[in-house]
Amino acid sequence: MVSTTTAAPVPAVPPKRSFREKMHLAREDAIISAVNRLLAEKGFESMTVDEVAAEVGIAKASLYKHFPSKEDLAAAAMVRVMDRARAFLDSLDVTRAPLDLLREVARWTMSVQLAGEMPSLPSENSTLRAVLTTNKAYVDGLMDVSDRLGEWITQAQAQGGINPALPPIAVLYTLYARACDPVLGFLKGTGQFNDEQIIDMVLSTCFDGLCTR
Amino acid sequence: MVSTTTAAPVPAVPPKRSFREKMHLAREDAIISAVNRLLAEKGFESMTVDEVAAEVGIAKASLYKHFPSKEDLAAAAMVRVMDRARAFLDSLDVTRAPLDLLREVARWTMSVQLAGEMPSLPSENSTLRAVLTTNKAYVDGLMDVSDRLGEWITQAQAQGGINPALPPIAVLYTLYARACDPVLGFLKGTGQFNDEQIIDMVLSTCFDGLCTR
DNA sequence: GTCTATATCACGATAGAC
DNA sequence: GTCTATCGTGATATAGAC
Repeated sequence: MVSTTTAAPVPAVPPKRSFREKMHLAREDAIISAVNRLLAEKGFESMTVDEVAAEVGIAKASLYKHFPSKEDLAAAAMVRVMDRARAFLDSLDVTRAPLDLLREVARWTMSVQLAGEMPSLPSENSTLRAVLTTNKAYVDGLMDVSDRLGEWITQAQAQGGINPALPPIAVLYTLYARACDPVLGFLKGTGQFNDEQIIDMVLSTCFDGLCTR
Repeated sequence: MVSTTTAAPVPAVPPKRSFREKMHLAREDAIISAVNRLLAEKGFESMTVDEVAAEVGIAKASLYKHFPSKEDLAAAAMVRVMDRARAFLDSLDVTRAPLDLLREVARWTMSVQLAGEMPSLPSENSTLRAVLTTNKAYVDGLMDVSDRLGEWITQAQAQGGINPALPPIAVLYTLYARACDPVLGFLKGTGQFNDEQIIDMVLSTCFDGLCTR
């Protein structure tokens, strides 16, 4: 019999429950990844729960043990992308000019879309909106991002970088709209430009406009 | 018995067939109007053929005597809006500066969307794209509009009005994208602006950019 | 060409065994 | 929690009488 003193160190907390918890989270993470990808590729209405289950490799009924509805699946994907956005904001050097920060945010948003990782939801679907607006994680994340961008927008307007004649809310929505700008896909479809060129062009039209400077 | 000489003048061509033809076209016109409105309100996937039939006031089976599929209904609505666009282009004073003409086109496009008359289609639906790309009236209309706008774009770039560093195709797509710009609806949803203010703001960001001039 | 009635099917969601 | 099998619903499209 082996002495108990040779046993590997045992954590004070039994690992079994923690392990199952990790597996549970990993499974949900795989689900959200599939949902995110399918939402980016086909949109909410065209995405089917069967496709999600097939991509994850589990049965559809198992999906519903994790998320109670298709709307909640989409909401989870939106929470994740919102978390990604907040992490990106955290990574920025806030000593830079607010206008540069906003430009980087737009660039990041468009790169996520071009990478096929930006979920796209219809803005008119009522049941989806109901789930989203009652999802605290999503609403909190959206407000956090909006507050931080709003701060930079007003600072950039005060410094003369952003047109002060524009209401800040209009600037904010214009930046948000880059996440679903169809121009990116159109330009990609021509096959004439690579992703970096596309982003640079749309960044140019977004911040400098179509007219000659 | 009344003399035949007192009869009302009779057209050389019997009107009966022409009348039925007019009724037929009027009915199809009503169908397309309903489709156009519903496409603008709910989008292609959420619009149901039952709704279209109900709004027109006819049975669903009658709809399918006029249009063979839901996709063809949407295509007909796209053809009509394309015809409206071409009529608007015809109405413009072509002696004006090309940049002004392009601005007017963007303004018209956004006003149509704000009026709830701009049908919105998904760009990824394959069956819909198949019907659209085989619809000669639609393809011809789209090419005609693109050609005319493309001419003005290159002229405006030659004259220094539009940034010559931008590929004309990027400028064209940026203008097209105003037809489905979600910023219009977002700003309208705030309740803080009227339609004219919204259009002016988005026109400003589109042509002059977010940055201060 | 218009109608009523129905075929057909895809999809979201659930039941129940393990 | 995962599975197989199924339900219920709503949608496109069609049959067939008039």
